[in-house]
Amino acid sequence: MAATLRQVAGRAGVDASTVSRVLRADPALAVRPETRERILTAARELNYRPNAAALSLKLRQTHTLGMLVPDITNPIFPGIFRGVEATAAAAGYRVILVNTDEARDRESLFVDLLTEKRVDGLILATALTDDKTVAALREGGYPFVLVNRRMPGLNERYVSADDEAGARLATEHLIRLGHRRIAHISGPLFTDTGLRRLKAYRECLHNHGIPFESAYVVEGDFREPTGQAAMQHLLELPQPPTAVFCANDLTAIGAMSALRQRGLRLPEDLSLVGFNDLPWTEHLQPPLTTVHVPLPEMGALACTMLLQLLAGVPLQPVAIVVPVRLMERGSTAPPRREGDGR
Amino acid sequence: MAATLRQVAGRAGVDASTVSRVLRADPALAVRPETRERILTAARELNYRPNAAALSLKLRQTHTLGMLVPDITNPIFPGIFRGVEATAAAAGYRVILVNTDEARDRESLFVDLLTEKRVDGLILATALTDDKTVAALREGGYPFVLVNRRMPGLNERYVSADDEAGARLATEHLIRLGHRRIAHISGPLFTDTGLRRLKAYRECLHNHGIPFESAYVVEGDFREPTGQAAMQHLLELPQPPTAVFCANDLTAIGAMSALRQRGLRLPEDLSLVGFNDLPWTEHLQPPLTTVHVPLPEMGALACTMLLQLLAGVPLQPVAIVVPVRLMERGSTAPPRREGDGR
DNA sequence: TTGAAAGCGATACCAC
DNA sequence: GTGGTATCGCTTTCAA
Repeated sequence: MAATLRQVAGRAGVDASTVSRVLRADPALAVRPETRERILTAARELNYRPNAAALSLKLRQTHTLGMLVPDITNPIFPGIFRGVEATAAAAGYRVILVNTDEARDRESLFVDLLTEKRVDGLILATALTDDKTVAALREGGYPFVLVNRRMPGLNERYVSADDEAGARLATEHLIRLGHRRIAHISGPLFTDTGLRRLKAYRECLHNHGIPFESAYVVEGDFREPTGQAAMQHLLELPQPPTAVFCANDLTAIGAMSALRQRGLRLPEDLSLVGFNDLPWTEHLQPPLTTVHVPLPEMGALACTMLLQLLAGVPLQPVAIVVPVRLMERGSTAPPRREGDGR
Repeated sequence: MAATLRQVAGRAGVDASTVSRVLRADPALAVRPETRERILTAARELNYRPNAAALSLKLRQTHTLGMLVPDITNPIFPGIFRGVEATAAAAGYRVILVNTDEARDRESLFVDLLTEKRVDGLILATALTDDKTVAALREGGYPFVLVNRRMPGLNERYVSADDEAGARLATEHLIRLGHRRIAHISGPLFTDTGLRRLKAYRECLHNHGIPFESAYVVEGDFREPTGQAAMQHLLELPQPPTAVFCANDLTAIGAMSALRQRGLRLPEDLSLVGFNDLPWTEHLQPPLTTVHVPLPEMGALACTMLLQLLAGVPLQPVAIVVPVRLMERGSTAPPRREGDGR
């Protein structure tokens, strides 16, 4: 099955180097048409496919990218991956996907992908606010870009959503509806996205003259169970919030579960906003008000950026912050009139 | 950064072949301890990492697997991938993930992964009932396994859920609750999973003496929008069903949306069962009754099977059908008493 | 217009 | 015990 260049050469009665030229080089090459024809048919007959290893060894590039995600089970990452993979494929690149489970020890493995020259570059969706891997990558001069999560101190090579704007949109929406007791179930505070959304939430409250209540912020981890627990906690507060801004949709789903267990209704008893606009959030009951993030587009942009880096062209935009928008749906409404509830 | 074997050899004052032996071969090798020490430290100091391309070329294996999914955005595939990737990583393998978007033309690309010797084997989650790619793989003698979807005529090399049992569990559950007018929104009928679930549904009705109504079967595509449309269609029937078995959870979510739009309530007005038990289906309102499928485990088993194939050991179990179980939750209940509804 | 030869980075067989 | 050398499959300079 696996025909080599030499075998094709043998069949065509020419040297391997000639075959190489014909098969690869510019079509405007000085080769007798007849020879070219012979080579082409021989290659076809033998079903010739170049050996990737030999190619990489010689050309020093693998045409393979590596992508790291913290948890492929969180639907935002398949969303991003989809965009990455599609643009990579269109450019003749494949992508090795690695799931880190937010574990730092696995991260060093990925630098290996690079040092072993298994991939040409890396797309990281795993960046931590203080990331040794990224630091190593930077000083190693390796090609990489960050997607979704940024990293403090890195002002280029990233594609992320406008987390601040999104959080502001969400919080202001609640304020405009008349809410004053607005809680936030945040993302993990070792992630840039968690931090940014929290910060914008605080600032937004401040700008509207609403005092910040630290009891109204519960740190989550972007997953349902924690969202549920956090919501339970908030409901047990002496003065429970009338609205909650969740750092992502998964958290919001968990929160919805907690509300239901308490027999509370959305949006009558409490308003809820999510973040990401996962494909099925509009099918929830009630449909979730959330911040739309164009995930595949972000993936595509990140991949394009990495490909630029690999091509050696100066980065077009040095970093990209993708705009987001609020999807107003059924999970938010004005607070109940009867004042302080409970 | 990229130190070669030869450079390590130079620093240690030995030949490259000696370095190779020390770094790779059995620890019980005939090498003077002092020499070994010198080599080891030289390698460490230079941060030596073997070049993957050179290794593949020489050893004829890449330690890389390829996995093909039809749509990474459907959460069952990240679920399976998670299991695949974890076991692959544990065995020192990486995995290239390709999203085919159910497009056949992209499939040939993956055979290339193999013929270009870019991967050692393939895991296909994309199999169609009549699949040219799989056929090509078989006659080429390439290492591959199927996961989730099987293929008629292939009685080995697959890991799939027990689709028949699952569909039977779902249908019988509805029958036991007292439903007689039970519809099915199927998967695409060019997939084995779609076909199998439909077949078991029919047989189950038959076994319970319920006549099969072809109007009660609508072909879907495993996605929300189609589930929604299909449900709308079913509700417009002169004699609408009182229960619907959906071929997967995404379809069920779409169906729930359609019900809501009509002002119908679950499970009072209609019972709904899904398939897969995606992580957040229990957080739906009402929580979805569905068939649990252990996705990561299936991925892990498939990967193990492929690794066995690569190791040349005879396949342990030649194929694996993973048991499933019904998760009875809030979306199913006995039909309304008042007879024929509407 | 085409062929010969060197070399990418590693392994493994064969000497010594 | 350790070194030399051929080889994996391909590209690319240099000659002819």
